[in-house]
Amino acid sequence: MPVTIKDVAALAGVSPSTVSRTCKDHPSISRQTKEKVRQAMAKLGYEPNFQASSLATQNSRTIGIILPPSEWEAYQNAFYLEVIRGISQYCNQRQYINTVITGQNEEEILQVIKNMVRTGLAEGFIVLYSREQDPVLDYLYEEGILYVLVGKAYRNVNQTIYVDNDNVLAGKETAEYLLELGHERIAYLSGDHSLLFNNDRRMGYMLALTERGIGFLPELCVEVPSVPEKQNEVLHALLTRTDRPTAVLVSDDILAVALEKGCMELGLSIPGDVSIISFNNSLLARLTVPSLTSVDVNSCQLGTQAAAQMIEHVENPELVATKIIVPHHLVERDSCAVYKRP
Amino acid sequence: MPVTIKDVAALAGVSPSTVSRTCKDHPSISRQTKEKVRQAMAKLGYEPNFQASSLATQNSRTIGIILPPSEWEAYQNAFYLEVIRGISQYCNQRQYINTVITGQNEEEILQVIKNMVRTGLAEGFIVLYSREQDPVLDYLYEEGILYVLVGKAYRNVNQTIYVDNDNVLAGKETAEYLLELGHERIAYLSGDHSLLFNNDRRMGYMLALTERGIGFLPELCVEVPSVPEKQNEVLHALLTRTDRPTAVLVSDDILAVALEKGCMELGLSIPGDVSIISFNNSLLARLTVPSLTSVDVNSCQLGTQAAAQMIEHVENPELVATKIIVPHHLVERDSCAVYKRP
DNA sequence: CTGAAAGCGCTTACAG
DNA sequence: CTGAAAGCGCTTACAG
Repeated sequence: MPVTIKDVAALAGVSPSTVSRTCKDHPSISRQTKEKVRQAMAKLGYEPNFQASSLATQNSRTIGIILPPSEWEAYQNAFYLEVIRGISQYCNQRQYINTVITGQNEEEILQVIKNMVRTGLAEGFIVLYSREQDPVLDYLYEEGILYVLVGKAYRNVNQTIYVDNDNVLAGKETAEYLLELGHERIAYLSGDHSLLFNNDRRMGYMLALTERGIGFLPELCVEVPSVPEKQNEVLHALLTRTDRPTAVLVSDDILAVALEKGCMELGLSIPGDVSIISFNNSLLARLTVPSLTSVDVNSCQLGTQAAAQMIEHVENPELVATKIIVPHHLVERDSCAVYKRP
Repeated sequence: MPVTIKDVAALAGVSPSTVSRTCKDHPSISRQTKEKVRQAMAKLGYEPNFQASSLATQNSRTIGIILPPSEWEAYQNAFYLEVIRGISQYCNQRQYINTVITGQNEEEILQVIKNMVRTGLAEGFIVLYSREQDPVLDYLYEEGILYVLVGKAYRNVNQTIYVDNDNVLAGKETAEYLLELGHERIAYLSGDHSLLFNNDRRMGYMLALTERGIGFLPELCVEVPSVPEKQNEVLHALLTRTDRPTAVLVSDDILAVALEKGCMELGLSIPGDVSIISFNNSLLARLTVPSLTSVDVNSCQLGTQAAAQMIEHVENPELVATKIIVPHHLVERDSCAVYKRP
């Protein structure tokens, strides 16, 4: 679209400088001049060229979104889609560009990041996952590159900006919810514990039990690192214990579906025999029968906030690292019931 | 990173023009000079500035990815995430930028698009959904903006570039698969039929039945426009017919889960009483028990191809609209069985 | 085969 | 309050 600042200047009878200043509502331009310029802009449908202004201001207005390496299965979780949606929503309205970065493994991702940094493309990166050790985060930190973590920081906590739920609290609340219903043998089922949210939710769960004076049993804390292909042994073992848990807290809806199925196979009814409560409140939670009581973590808002923090820090580099906690809320459905003595 | 073309030129003892040409491996530069320049580039870790080269070449190297309006539920489908991954993978390696565009409804999306076009930001758009009538597509077409459709074109078929599966064929093959197993009362379950893939898969299904001389029964073609909150009446009605279908072809794994659950409720076993075959081969297909036989549509490759087409057309505007068909393949699992006379 | 120069479309100190 | 000018870092006809 070839209408430039010069065209507007010519039509309004002012200099390009004045047009530029009017665009940013610079205080030194008189009201009348601004009015004149704005009319010209409207008439021509002028919009400043993105590349040119990026170059002049040395701000690319572009932020990278780093997905987990695609070799992780966790990757295929609509949670990330929601976060991306949140990010892009905010970016769209603030006229920032967001670009998704993927790779088979960390090595590939790092390659792309390095390139973007050197070409001056990205002002910063939003990392959509967090775990204890991560070469990508280490690199960003060491190079002093601006980044925002969706999830909790593990290293360099005070120097990293992150946006997260209070997963410890959420884990605690869900466990308490089950306790309120009279359950005592409550299990915890999660994916890879090196992903911090899995760990945090477990901590909350442990806290709740401990506060109630209920011993925490490691055997009831089960980890399923990857999605079970067939019948999962760990799950099966858990559900066939003589002191079978009467309720299970699951760290993700996807896993909860696996658990529901495990119960079905064994002829256990939900919530009759086993209550289930899970996380993410995805489409799945509504789909299964019984539908799942699940914690909505506001994935989209995690994204929005991450983008907001990112842009805030791009434009004000002197700002100090902030931590944002996005609220969660429990959505009650049909997978939990009052515990009845057998 | 402030190492510019001038720094390289100085170090190599040539002019900036020569450095620039070396970067693009221009044939007119002598081998020795190129060598000299490349060494200087390597030494300084030089990478051409993205904004500057965009401005000079008038190519922003940025493509917009248009997600379905977030008011659609269909939206929360990991399928889109996979496509995005495919797109960004290709873009990352070709040094293109992709930016996700979202909005509550078409109106909001259009707003963002118009803005990007006027600021000269996006060279083109990849649209991740296709249905019969769509204001976004109409706009892009009418304005002569470059776009690539993931899915099939409905209007302006010959002028639009699209990347799709052969959904008619896929639908036909899945129906044939069920027919081979001896099923005759086969139902088709899908989401909103105005989404073209739902429609195409149904056509394939009808074709297969017709070829076998089996009458197509409209009552067995069921549409569930939105995800069932609780027990779904349509599903229920389908499964409690006196001439209950012995197999169901479902247009998406997510819906298949709903169907599986409907069966459970009614005490119908899968695949004993009802065989199920579905589409997308998402994580879900592996998770449920029985796991789902599902058609893998290569979502990620749909994205890669779409990006490839996009970039091809950005760089060669004279190219004519291409259609790319990405192959699919059936992944057999445990949800289908040979039909046994009752 | 190589370089000087103009240009891409904005921004912003500097001068008035 | 406004403008002329230099600059952001590349690209590419044009000239040699």
